Parts: sequence; C-alpha cells; structure tokens
Amino acid sequence: MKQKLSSEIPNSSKSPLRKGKRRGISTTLQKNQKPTIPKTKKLVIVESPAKARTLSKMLGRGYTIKASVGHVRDLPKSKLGVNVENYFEPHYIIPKEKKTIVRELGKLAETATTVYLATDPDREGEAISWHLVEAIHLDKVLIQRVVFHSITEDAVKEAFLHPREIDMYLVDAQQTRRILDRLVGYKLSPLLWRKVARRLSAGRVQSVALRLIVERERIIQSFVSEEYWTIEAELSKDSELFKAKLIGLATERKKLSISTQDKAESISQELGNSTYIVSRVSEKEAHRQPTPPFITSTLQQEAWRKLGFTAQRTMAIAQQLYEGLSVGDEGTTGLITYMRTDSTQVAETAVRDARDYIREKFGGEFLPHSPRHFTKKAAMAQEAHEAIRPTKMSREPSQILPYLTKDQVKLYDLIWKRMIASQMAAAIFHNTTVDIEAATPVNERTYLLRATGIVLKFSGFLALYQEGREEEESEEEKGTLPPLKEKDRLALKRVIPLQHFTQPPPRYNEASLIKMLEEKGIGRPSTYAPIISTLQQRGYVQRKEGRLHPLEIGLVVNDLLVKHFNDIVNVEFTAQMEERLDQIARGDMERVKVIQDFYTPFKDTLDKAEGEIEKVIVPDQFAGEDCSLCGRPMVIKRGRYGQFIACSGYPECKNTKPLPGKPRRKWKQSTPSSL
DNA sequence: CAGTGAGCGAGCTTCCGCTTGACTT
Repeated sequence: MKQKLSSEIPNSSKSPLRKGKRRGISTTLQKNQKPTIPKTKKLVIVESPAKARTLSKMLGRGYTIKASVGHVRDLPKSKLGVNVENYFEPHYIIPKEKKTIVRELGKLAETATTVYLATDPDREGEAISWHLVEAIHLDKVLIQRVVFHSITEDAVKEAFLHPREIDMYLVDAQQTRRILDRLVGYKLSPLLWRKVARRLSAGRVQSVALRLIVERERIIQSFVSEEYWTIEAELSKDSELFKAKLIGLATERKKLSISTQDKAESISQELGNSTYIVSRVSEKEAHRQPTPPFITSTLQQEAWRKLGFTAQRTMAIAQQLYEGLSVGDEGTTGLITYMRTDSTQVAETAVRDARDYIREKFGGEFLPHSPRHFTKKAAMAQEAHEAIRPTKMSREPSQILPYLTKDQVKLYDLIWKRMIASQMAAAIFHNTTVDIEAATPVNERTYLLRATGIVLKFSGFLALYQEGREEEESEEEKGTLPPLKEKDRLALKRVIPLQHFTQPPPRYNEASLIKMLEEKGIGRPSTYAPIISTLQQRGYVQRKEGRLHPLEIGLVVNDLLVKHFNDIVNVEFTAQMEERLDQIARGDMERVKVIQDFYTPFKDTLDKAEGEIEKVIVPDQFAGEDCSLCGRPMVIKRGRYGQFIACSGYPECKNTKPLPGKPRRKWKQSTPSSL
C-alpha cells in the first residue's frame, strides 16, 4: 500500500510510472518543430553536462542528451514544507534557478518518443528521475529508467538494452531522508535562534561534525602531559655504526618505563659500562600492497597531505579535470572520471589498460598475475560511480603539462599515479630484527635492546606512488644494519637518553575530520567540503594553521544540543536512519511510519527543551580597538556576508568596518605547517 | 598567474544532497 507522494502538479493524476500505464509512442506532432533539424526521437536525461557530453559520443545520432544539473525540485527554503499534520506530506517546488532547465527539458520531451532517465544508480539519482517525471509533464511519451555504474561503452549499451521503471521504493527512501533532515534542521535551528543567537544552525550531519571537534578539544584541554624517557645505544660492528633501542630487562618480558631523568641517567650509566652481545637475529620478508584508487574522501585527504589543498579547492580542481580541457588536438576531453564517489571499483577496460601500461613502461615483474580488485566498502557506500581515475591510462601527466594550470597538473598527477600504482605489484621489504643483550658488570643485570633494519628488495608500486602520512603517525625511520649474527660482540660508541612528553591527540584538520565522518557514514562525497565551510560560517569553528578549533559559540551550541538532543546529534543516529532507509528501499517499511516514529518523540523533546533552556548570552568577542566615533570598544559581529567589526554601542552608534586581515569571499586558505 | 575593489552587514536566519549556473534592469 503506497501513500500518495505528491499532488503538486495539477492534472498529474495519471502516473506514468506504473506498469501498464505507458502510453505507447506519441505520433501526434507538437507545435514549434523545426523542419531543418531532424526530429529527435530519444531524449536522455542525466545529471551533469559533462556526463551528457561523454554519453553523446557513445550513443550517436538519434539521441538528444541533456543534463538536469542536479535536483530539479526541492522543499522550499523559506518554510518547513512538510505537513506534519498530514502524513508528513512534502511540498515540493521548482526553485527559481531550475525553472529554465525544466522548461527546456519539457520542450525536448515534447518532440521525443522516448525519454530515458539515466541519472545515477542510487537513492538520489532515482529521486531525481522521479522529480523530473513530476516536474515535466511526461504523459505523452514512453519513460524508461536506465542505470549504469561506469560510463563505458559496454556498460551504457547494456543499460539501454535493459531499461526498467522508476523504483518508487528507492524514491521513498530518498524522500524519507530528505524529510527527516528537513525536520531536524528546521526545528532545531530556530530553537537556537530563540535561545542563543540569530543565524545559527543545527543538523543531522553538521552537529555531529561539530561534536567531534568539541569533544576532541575537551580531551586536549584536560590532557595532562607526562614525562618519559627512552634510551638508545649507538653500537658498531666492524666500524659500521647503527642504533638500538632499550626495550627492558632481558629477564623480564615487559617493557621498561622510565619516567624521570634520574632513572634515565642511572640506567644510561649502567649501559655505558656494559658488554653488548647479539642474542637473536630474525629476518623476514614483508609485502606491502598498494592502496586502492581514490574516492572523494581519500582524494581530499591525500591532496591535503601532499599538496596542501583544502577539500574545497581539491573539488574545484577535480571538477575542471572532469569537465574536460582542451588537450592537444583531441579537443575537449574529460581527463578523470567523476569526482564525487564512494566506490573503489574500476571498469574492467580501465584495469586492462592500466595493466598494459604497466607491462610496457615498467616490465612484467611489476605486474601482478591477476588484476587487483578492491572490494572494501566504506560505511553506507552507495557505489553509484567508479573510483576516481584517469579516463585514459596512457595519458601521462607530462603529456598534458602544457595545457593545464599548475594545480590541475598536481592533482591529475596524484590521481594518475594512484590509479596506475593500484594495479602494480606489491613492494617487498626485507626486515631484520636484532636482539642485543647488554650485561652490566656491577649488579649482574642484563638489559635487552633491539635494532631493526628495513631494506627495500623490490619497489613494486612504490616506484610510482607512496601514500602520504599524517605527521602524528610518523613511524621512526629505519635504516640498514650491518651483517650481524648471534653471539657477535658489539662495541658501544655512546648512550643517548632522550626526554619525551606524552602528547594529547591533535585537533582535527580537514583531512582527518573527513576521514572520521566517512568512517562513521556521516555525510556524502558531495557534502564533505561544504560541511566544514558551514561550521566556519556559523562561527562554531575557526581554522588556525590548518587545524579546526572550536569557538565559544560552538561550545555553547554543542553542549546545548548534546544535553537535550543526544539521541539525534550522535553518530548512531545516521546509522539507524540508514538502516530504516534500506528497509524502505526494499519495500519492508513504510515511509510515513519511519518519519512518525522519529517525529513523535522528537516533538516532545523539542517542547520540553523550549521550556527548559534558558536564554544563553554569548558575549561578543572584542576586536581589540575602540570606536572611532564614540570611543566604546568594538566587537566582532556576524552578518550574512561573514564577520565584521561593529561598535558595541549598537543601536545608538552604528559604526562598522570590515574585519582586517580576513579576506572575504576568496578561498584563500592556510597551508599545512609542514609545507 | 594571483591578486586586485566598494560597500554591505547587526530582525526573517535554518537542513542535506544532487549539480554548475551567470537574464540584464
């Protein structure tokens, strides 16, 4: 039993979606047909113009391909748009900026006999198709839904051989997601306006992101740093020097902890008078496999680590590569596949090409026997697209250097290398671990030290690509060791005690926050970058030297939300929602029931919170100067266009000025300090 | 190529997820 979904379009009583409702091919000609242009029979609608261009090369004549440019209908911005009294019926409108495209598509549909809806094969894509049917009056044409996961000739042709109808269960899942997000966002935000300050916002995704940042800050603030020491011995064998680390006492199987300088010095002294003998040598071979090709989140992380690009900048440049650039005599060519994806899958043809390239350029030993397949899924992945990869494997970065900007080259280089490397052979390391006993003459104590050597035996994929590392997980560099065997006697050069202090976990940067969000299944590839912008625009978070610091207002809002809406602003809420959406998509659950089950208790909590919460006054931050008109101190305010400085005497004194040192609008970002 | 500029702003704000616009009075 399916509820009525939309009644916005008058006369849309006949849904073209159900079986048996198709109207055959329309033979009645519409007006305004142009005699010069042959009447197109088949209209294909996709989301993006770039995808439209690619498809048109494959489908050839007889098909008109047009982009919807994303969603064409949405809930209104100015009001809730969900009738909570009537089965949560959504009120969809066509936003102003979409009117033109809808009109255009409508015209094209009039002259077509078949409309193929080729939007993405996921929840949102299905909903876009349905909205298109509702927005354009498609009752005189045959409507076919086609889906493909990669834009390759084979996949596309296959898809057109097996069209289907719109899957209303999937559409319902999307609508539920949309409505829940609207209810959460548009009910919580106004509460914040009343209790804290204007223009604040809360939502299923942004509030959890804020919470992660705030909780990390609290850990840092309450962290008590502790002193500890490590001791290294510089040893030699046949005048070859190497270092070994003190592990503990040879007789005990536990690590020695040294917390004071006194203790470190007394042990150092003992070690200084000891005799050193190799007690054990173990060698083993280790293989390191390449990482999968990029998805949105990993690209954003890696571009940050290696190039210092913010998520926003990375996406803008990737978009340029995707849309295509004029490269040599090929004309405009898309250089990479779609950049908003959560799948590491790669089209078979591309894998083949990559392998051919590797065999030719590196040689057979760099090629694994069979192609690699990366199957590990991110939480809640929808896998509507391929991994992010070059469209042509043989297009080396150096070949297109003259046609691209510096940033485009850098990003393309990263994407190209990561893809090729992902199909290359594993790197082989030779690891040596040497245990050394230090016998002290005085008290007959024997210490255990350990030296490790690591030698690259075969570079494999490392010949091309190595993943960047977070500075905090920097593993100690391991060098080579001289040839050593059991019972070897070693000469001591010096003992090196080193003082350390335990460190709190670092604040999130964009890359680590995005990684965390993705692990928890919160947000989507298209929203990772905007989430961070929103938190900053609201004044919740500030970026300092690349790290995200919560501000006072962020702490206040977070604490309020956590206290009263803990069921919503947490990681599990999204997980539970996704579970329900899957049930709806399978047809095992009703949309209205899911929303009702959420909304009933939510409404109660909301009413209770309204009564319980006192108005919080967060004092304005001082700008550090006095008003040039009345002498009162100036404070930092937030307007529609960002922060500015104003007189604290408002409204008597209306003096304002821009915030110095803060570029407006321009996406100028600080780069990682390591660069 | 990066950076350039004026003026605006504090009472009508806000969600998440698709996607790139851009008519001139």
